[in-house]
Amino acid sequence: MTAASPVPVPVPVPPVRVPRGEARARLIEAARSLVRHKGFAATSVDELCAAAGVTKGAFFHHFASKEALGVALVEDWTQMTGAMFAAHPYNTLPDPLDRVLAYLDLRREILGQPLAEFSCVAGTTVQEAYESSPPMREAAERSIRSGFAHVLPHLQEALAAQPVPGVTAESLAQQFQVATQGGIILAKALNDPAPARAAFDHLERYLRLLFGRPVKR
Amino acid sequence: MTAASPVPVPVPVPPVRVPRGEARARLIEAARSLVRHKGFAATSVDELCAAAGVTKGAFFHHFASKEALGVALVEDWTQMTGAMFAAHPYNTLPDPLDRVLAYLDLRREILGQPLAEFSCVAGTTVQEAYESSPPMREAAERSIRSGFAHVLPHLQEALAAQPVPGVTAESLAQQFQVATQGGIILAKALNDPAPARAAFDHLERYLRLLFGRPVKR
DNA sequence: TTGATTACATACCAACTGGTCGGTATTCTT
DNA sequence: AAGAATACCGACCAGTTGGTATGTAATCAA
Repeated sequence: MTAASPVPVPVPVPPVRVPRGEARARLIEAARSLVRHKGFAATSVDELCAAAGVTKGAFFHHFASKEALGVALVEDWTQMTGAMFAAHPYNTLPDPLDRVLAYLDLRREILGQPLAEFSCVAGTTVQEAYESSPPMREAAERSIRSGFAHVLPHLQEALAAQPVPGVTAESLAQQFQVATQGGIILAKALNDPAPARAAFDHLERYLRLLFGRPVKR
Repeated sequence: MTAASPVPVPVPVPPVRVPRGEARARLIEAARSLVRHKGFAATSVDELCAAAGVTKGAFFHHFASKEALGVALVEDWTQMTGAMFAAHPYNTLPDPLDRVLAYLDLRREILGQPLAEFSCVAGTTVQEAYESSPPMREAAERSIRSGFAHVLPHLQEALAAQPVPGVTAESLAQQFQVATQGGIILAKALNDPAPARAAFDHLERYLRLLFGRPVKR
């Protein structure tokens, strides 16, 4: 595929010369884009360097190996997404279930972007590396778990106020990631974000049924 | 990773000499295993040939390129899974919703196998190839769509007998694939099949709520 | 100011990559 | 029986792979 690949991946062109101190960040940025477009294994170190506007010397100065870059990429992803969701106003709504539903609105909004842009770095890399690279798998695990946290406290609060027999906040939070990751795969396969959106719609309906909220439509 | 990969992938050892006429099938078989363990891009043609007990000459006699093998692999996967589900007794239950629930039981059973064994070939490859290889993406689309068919007729029948406002059989069938694919990713990331099982549990509860069936627990 | 440390750049390398090509043994067709 | 087609082998190749070794300019601590 590397040789035959007919579809070039568009990467933001870096400046002619990257300022000192920015190489590491630019490499991770380039990796984020390339990995989302073509996966980890299919992305070469040379490609990464070219996209980041940096030489190989810089790469291996900052990362002991390609695998180490992968770990750093996923860790950066965890922090990035964590900061994004933490900063969002949905967290400030008074009712916990409203917060969860607003979170779903936000997720659906994100699906308005191009496919690669809402693709999940952790989900993509873990498919390739769950067995072949324990360090990357562990980084992906931390990332996915941090994703639980975006809804877990709200679900706990909602369930504390209104328990649902047989349903835990933890497994419900997991289900948000299931819908996210599964939706992305369907969107990629069908080349259409609609199934990803529908996944969140069904999850919302499920929550409304569980908590006795009126179901839309 | 190719060089540094510390975890060798176990592949069933082929006989010393593969009988004439079996090369193609053995290559696809080897690809199924290797791709599930390490992904498509990370699996080399040499590796494929070694695992299949076949030379490169045989490989490129049967497949024009590595990409062509990928397409054939996904197509074989579609047929294989299609035959497996079609042959299963869950299809013969009188009530359509019972058939759907029995399908979920079957899916949960499959999760008793090792991680790589319940990993989905279409879901894995489409993550890597959705942009870089249109032919593979299209093969994956056919595979995923054929997955819809395992529950779609039953859902249509169930909804015909008992309509649920705002819910179509098509989008509900999609949700089965969302749960499957999302569950697999969570299982890989957390290195535990439990979240995949939980995904089907939640889907079952959702269905029971939609159709007014008693919810377990 | 100076010496050490950091942050790169450049050239290079052995191993591997997907793929080609000429050949041979088996099977099919007539 | 003979010719054609199929299935496969094995050596070879140019390009790419992740990674290294060496050098140098900027920054920092003293």
